[in-house]
Amino acid sequence: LSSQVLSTQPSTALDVWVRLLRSHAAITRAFNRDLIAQHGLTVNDYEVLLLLSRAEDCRMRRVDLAEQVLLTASGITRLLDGLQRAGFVEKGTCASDARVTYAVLTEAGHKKVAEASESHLEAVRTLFEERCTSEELDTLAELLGRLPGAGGADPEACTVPQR
Amino acid sequence: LSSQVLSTQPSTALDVWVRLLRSHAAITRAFNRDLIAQHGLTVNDYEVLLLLSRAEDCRMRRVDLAEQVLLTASGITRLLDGLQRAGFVEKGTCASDARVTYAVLTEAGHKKVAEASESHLEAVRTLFEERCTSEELDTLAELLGRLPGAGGADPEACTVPQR
DNA sequence: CAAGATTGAAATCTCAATCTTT
DNA sequence: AAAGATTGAGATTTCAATCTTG
Repeated sequence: LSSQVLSTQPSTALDVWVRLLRSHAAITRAFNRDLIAQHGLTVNDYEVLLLLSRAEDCRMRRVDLAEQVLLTASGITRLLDGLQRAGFVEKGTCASDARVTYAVLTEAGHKKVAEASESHLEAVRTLFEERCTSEELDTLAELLGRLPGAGGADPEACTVPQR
Repeated sequence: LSSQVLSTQPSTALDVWVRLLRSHAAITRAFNRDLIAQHGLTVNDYEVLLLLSRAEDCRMRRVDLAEQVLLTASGITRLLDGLQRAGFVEKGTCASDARVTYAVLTEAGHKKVAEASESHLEAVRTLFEERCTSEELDTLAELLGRLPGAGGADPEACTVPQR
C-alpha cells in the first residue's frame, strides 16, 4: 500500500531517541515518586530550588529560570506559584526594570533544598554509578551535552552551596 | 545554617541527569510541535502507532503497549481513546482470555504511520547524526540502554514494515 | 512594538478506586 | 486474590491572549 520510503535500515539514531525517551520516563517517574513522598517536591520543583540555591543572592529572574529548566514562561509562573504558596520562594522586584520579577529563595526554601538534597543527590549518584563507570558517565555527559537543550548548562557548580 | 552534607564534589552523575532532563525536554518539545503541526500526532501517539505497525498482525495487548511506551494502564487507555476516535486504531478481543483487549492498527492508521514516518524518521536521524558520529551513537545507545526503562527495548526492528 | 509576566482554556498523564474475568 | 481495563479527580504543562513596562 504505502511506498518503499519507510524501508530504511535499522537506524541507530531512532534507537537512541527511543532509549532516551524510555530512560527519561522511567527515571523521572521514580524520582518524582520518591521526591513527592519524602519531600512533597516534584523533580522540577527540586531543580528550581537547586538553581536558586546556587544563584547569586539566591535569586533569579523568572525568564532565566524558565530557560534553565526548559519550561515556558507560563510554566515557570505556575511552578513558582506552588513554591510561593509553600513558602519556599518569594517574589522580588528589580530596581532598574519594573518588568522583571525575581524568584528569591526563602529561609524555609533553603532548608528544604538541603533536606531534599541529602536523599535525592545520593539517589541520583547511586542510580547512575551503579550502571556506569566514571569514564562512561563522562562520555554520556559529553554526548548528551551536544543535543538540543544543552545551552546554558553549567558543567561546574553542581553542588548546593552552604550558607 | 544547614550542614556540610551538601558540599559534595561536583557530581558527574548529577550532571548526566540534568543533561538528560534538558535534552529530553528540548527534543520532545520540538518533535511534538512538528508532529502535531504536520500530522496531528504527539510523540507518544506516533510511538504507539509505530509499535503497532511493527507488531504481529498489527495488534498488541494494551498492557504490553503501556509497558513499551512507559505509560500507566490508564495512560494507555486514554491515549488509545484518542487514536480510536481518529480512526487509526480499533479494539480487538482475545478469544482465550476475555480480560484482555487488543489495540489493532486500522488501514487509516497504517497510512498515518507511513505518512508521519516519512518526515519524522528523517528529522530524528538528522538531529542525532548532525551531532554525533555513527560510533558515538552506538555508544550513546549502549549507555542509555543500561538505564532504567530499557527493559523490553528491541534494538533491532526500528523500521516501519511495509504491507 | 519587544520583553517579562500572568491568566483562561485545553491536553496529557498519574493516582486511587472500581469493574470484570481468571 | 490477581490481572486487565476503565473512570473520576487532580496535577502539570502548553498555547493563545492579555497586561504592563521599556
